[in-house]
Amino acid sequence: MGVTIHDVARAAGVSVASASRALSGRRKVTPETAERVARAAAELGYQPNAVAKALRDQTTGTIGMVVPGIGNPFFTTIVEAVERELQNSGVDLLLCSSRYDPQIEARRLGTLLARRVDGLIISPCDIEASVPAVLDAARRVPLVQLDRHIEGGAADWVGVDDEAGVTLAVEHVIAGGARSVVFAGSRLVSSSARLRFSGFERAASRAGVEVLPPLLGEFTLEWGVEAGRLLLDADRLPDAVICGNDEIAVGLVRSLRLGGARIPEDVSVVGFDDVGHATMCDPPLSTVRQPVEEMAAEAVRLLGQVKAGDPRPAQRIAITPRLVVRQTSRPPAAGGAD
Amino acid sequence: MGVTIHDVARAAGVSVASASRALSGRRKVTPETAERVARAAAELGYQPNAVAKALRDQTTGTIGMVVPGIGNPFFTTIVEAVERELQNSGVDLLLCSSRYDPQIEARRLGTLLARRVDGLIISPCDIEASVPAVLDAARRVPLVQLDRHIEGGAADWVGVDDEAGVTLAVEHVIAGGARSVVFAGSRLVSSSARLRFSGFERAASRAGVEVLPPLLGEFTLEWGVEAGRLLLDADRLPDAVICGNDEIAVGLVRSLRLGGARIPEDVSVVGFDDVGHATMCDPPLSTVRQPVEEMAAEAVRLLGQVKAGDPRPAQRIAITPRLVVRQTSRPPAAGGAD
DNA sequence: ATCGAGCGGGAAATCGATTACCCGAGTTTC
DNA sequence: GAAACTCGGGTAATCGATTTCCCGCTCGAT
Repeated sequence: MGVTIHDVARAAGVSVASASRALSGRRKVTPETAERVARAAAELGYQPNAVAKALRDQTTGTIGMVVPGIGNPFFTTIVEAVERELQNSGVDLLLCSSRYDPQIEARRLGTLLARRVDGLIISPCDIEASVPAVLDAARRVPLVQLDRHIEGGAADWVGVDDEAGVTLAVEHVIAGGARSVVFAGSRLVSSSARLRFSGFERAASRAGVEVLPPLLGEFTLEWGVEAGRLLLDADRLPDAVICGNDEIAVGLVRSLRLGGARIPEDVSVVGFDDVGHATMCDPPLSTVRQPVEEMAAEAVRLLGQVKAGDPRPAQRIAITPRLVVRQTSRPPAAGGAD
Repeated sequence: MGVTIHDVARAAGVSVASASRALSGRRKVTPETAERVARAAAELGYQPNAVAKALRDQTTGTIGMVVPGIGNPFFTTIVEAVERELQNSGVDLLLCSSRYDPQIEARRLGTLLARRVDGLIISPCDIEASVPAVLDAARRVPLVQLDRHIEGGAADWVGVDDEAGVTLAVEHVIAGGARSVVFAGSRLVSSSARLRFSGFERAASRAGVEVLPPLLGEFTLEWGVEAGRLLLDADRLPDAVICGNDEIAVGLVRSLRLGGARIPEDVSVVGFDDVGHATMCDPPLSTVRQPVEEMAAEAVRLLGQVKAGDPRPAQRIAITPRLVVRQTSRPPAAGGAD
């Protein structure tokens, strides 16, 4: 089923070396041979075997990407951004999902390494459990972490400054008059979850407002709905809820409204990410925007510089996010400082 | 950077043949050699080179999957289902997005073929423009179309019976009392778009109800919102809207309600797919459920049977969907036939 | 004692593309 | 006119794992 370069060479009446040279153009051949080889290749429908080329060249022209889940719009957005970034470089992306499971993640990394990818971009699902597999992979090929990262700072990373982002959100709701705040996020299993939560705690305590016990579940719409119910069940509602991502925020807004709360009059809600349906939410969601394109571009750029097992200290590139104020949060109080 | 089987063999003091046999277990070796090879492999951190293995074996242990877009929850759901279906079979999935562009799709197919995937699962983005690339690929490797398909019926396919599904939806809203209906779907560029629309027209005209001009745009939430606005701008609202997928339906429900229409009292809305946020919609969406797990399983099974360039007539497996009635459609009129 | 079977191991071919190396013919240079 | 050089082309090595083919040894049967 495979037309090889030998077939092409035979059909053109030249050696495989000439055929290869004619097709790749990496050494001159006479116009005549070029012509005959080209014709033979076209007639036979020759398509070079990338596997053989990869073995010989010791490079596959692929990079692997591992994300926790492709059901989450944030990750699909970032995957698409990386794909766009790569599309004219001749490199193909091999995309894998770890389904939020460090074991599956390790297996995926293993098969990507076995397939000799030239580099890896990974958003490790677990800040602790992902450590060995990620460090091991980083020892073998250039590796850049994107968005999430493992603890310890031993591998290069590109992402958003989570703490700065959450701080923007907290200061914004406080400027809008909030006196009691709560954080609705995910269990502290990923770096994003941890940093957004710790950023929240720090900013809120610095501002001196009342901090209610956090609601930590999953980065999903369902958990947002659940969290909203939990808030409604309590004695009183907080003035503001800072959410770990937009999906939680959308679910939360929905269930709070269903419970009779007015958004933003009774409760301000701020999300994180600004991808997917934040603008289509009702009302449109105030949120912290992740500069996804920029992050993807930076990750690809950095990947080009990283060498496997490089003893040089790892780089950590934290891009500062921007707050996008829409209609789920009260604007700064009139006459306020800003 | 690569430990090869030669290194392992040398460290164990045996030939590469013995090392290979010890590691694969495909021929007996003495317990002693087995032990020494295993130890040497472990100590050196040997990981077989899948590229070399693929070249030698003439099989890569991968299958390629090409979908129009990973931003659409229906496709991510079906990708996840295929992944689950494959996870214990030892084959890896190489996932690509065509971004709804037949040119990108053809390029992706080309590189997957160059990488010598053992099979292909594809949801062709365009019913016409995708034809040459899909047929060409089907000539080289086993190929199964999943969900969408090209015209002409020349390549195997597994999917849902779109016409039957839409018919269920139309009959349901009519049983609920609808006398005027409209279809809000996507432009007729894919098989799904065409069949759902034609199924709608047939079912509606057979039932003898009034059929308003269709609204054809994209399979997106945004288009659903826009379609809702268009309906509101007209003289009067239809009794029911059948949507091409759930995203359109969710957007449509939202904008109709924003315009003051009550769902389902004033307008019944039915979606298609039943993935993603249909249950989380407000109110929960009535929709036609695609049996995604079953489709994925069937596709993988069929792929195992298909041979490249098989002259045998292509199979078309259409699974009949089920209507899931939730709260965006009026229930059958009391005293009705059912 | 001999023949054959069975067993474990090694050398080398194989997969397909690329390229280092070599060769012969033609051209330039002193 | 001979040495040096250029140019196009061919042969064979290379990448790493697997497997075919062959060899030598042992054991059992006759």
